[in-house]
Amino acid sequence: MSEGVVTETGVRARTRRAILDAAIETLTKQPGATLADIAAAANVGRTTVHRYFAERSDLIDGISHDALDKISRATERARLDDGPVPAALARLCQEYFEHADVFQLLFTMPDLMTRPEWEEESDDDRALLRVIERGHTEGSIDPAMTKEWLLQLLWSLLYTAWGLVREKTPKHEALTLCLRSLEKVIAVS
Amino acid sequence: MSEGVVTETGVRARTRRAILDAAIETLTKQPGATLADIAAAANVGRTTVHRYFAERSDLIDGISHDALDKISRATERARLDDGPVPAALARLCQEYFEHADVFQLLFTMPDLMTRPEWEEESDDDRALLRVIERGHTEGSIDPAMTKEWLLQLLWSLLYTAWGLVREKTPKHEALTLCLRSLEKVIAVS
DNA sequence: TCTCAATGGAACACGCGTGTTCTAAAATCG
DNA sequence: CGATTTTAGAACACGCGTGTTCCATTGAGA
Repeated sequence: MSEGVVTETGVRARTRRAILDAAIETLTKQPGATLADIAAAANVGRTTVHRYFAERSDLIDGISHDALDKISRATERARLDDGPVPAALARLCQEYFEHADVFQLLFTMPDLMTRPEWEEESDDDRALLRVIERGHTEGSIDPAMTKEWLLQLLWSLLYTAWGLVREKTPKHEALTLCLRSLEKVIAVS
Repeated sequence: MSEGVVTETGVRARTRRAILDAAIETLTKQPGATLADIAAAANVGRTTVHRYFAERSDLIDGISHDALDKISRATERARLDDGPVPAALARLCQEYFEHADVFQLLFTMPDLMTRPEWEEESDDDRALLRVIERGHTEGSIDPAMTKEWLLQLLWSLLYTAWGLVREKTPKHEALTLCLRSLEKVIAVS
């Protein structure tokens, strides 16, 4: 017993992840999904879900933090401050593109992003804004494209790409279209 | 009495519109809004709502057809088959941009577009695909940008623009960014 | 003004998701 | 194998949105 509440390794950790993953997948398809639906998708009893997440809101909390965590790590991997700006943004797109599950959910449950932990101006946002500003000063990004616009646009392009994937377009093709479009938008005329 | 069920002019028509408008606005902000919420937003009793739309699904039906109707008329006004392709697409964006309410709702309630009346390949979709194909053959649209991609992208750009407006960006500025981005994406390299 | 359609509000039953408790079975670990 | 943890499932109460009915009131049109 007791290796502390911190690590939670072993069975409990795996069950928790299974519930979390099932919740993300299920809620993405159907935002109003029932706890019973989620439990079924996780191959787990409904009572077990309550054992890990007392209330529904606790489950949403868990999902929110999980998403935030995945995004943070993806952002770090992109190494936004290294090399040419266009290439850095392309790397970010590719990293984010691999986390379709999380991002799709954020689009179908916008309430997630209004939570305290999503306090505007997260580290990720700041890193992204920083690289855009760098592009502006370096002249590698069209000054007409404001940073607020590009911030939103990047997400929208990803969303669009995933939309195509859902309609049976090959992933690599969708990603290419996404990257090519971003490239053309930021290009200085 | 009785001028037929067709016209429904006068009081009933106005009440129906008020409920419909309130439903669109309320559901956009909160997809899980209650009929009581909608009734309140329409300054109408909850029983009155049931008087015009027997079940909740009937109300959704009404919203769906209303949205479809607005989009159709906006598409027609854009006169996609007239003049240069880039200009035609710009006109379409401007027309659509004016119907933020309807489009925002379509993004927060994607189920709407999976209904029978939204049977893929609507007249609007066909008109839009046609003008894109014309752009491809005329050489005014980058052939690397497939029609499926541009179809989705156009909506995404509008969604992004409205997102900026919600964050206090002036409407004309958001629309400009949207149009400029579309222009750059379709431009042949 | 008179008549009738239109409305609002209260009251009710119903279905359903939620959160809780309890018990027996299963899986894990020493 | 034995002890402990973890689980599934049933049962229950509760809150809430929904759909319905009834009745009194308001408003519009002839």
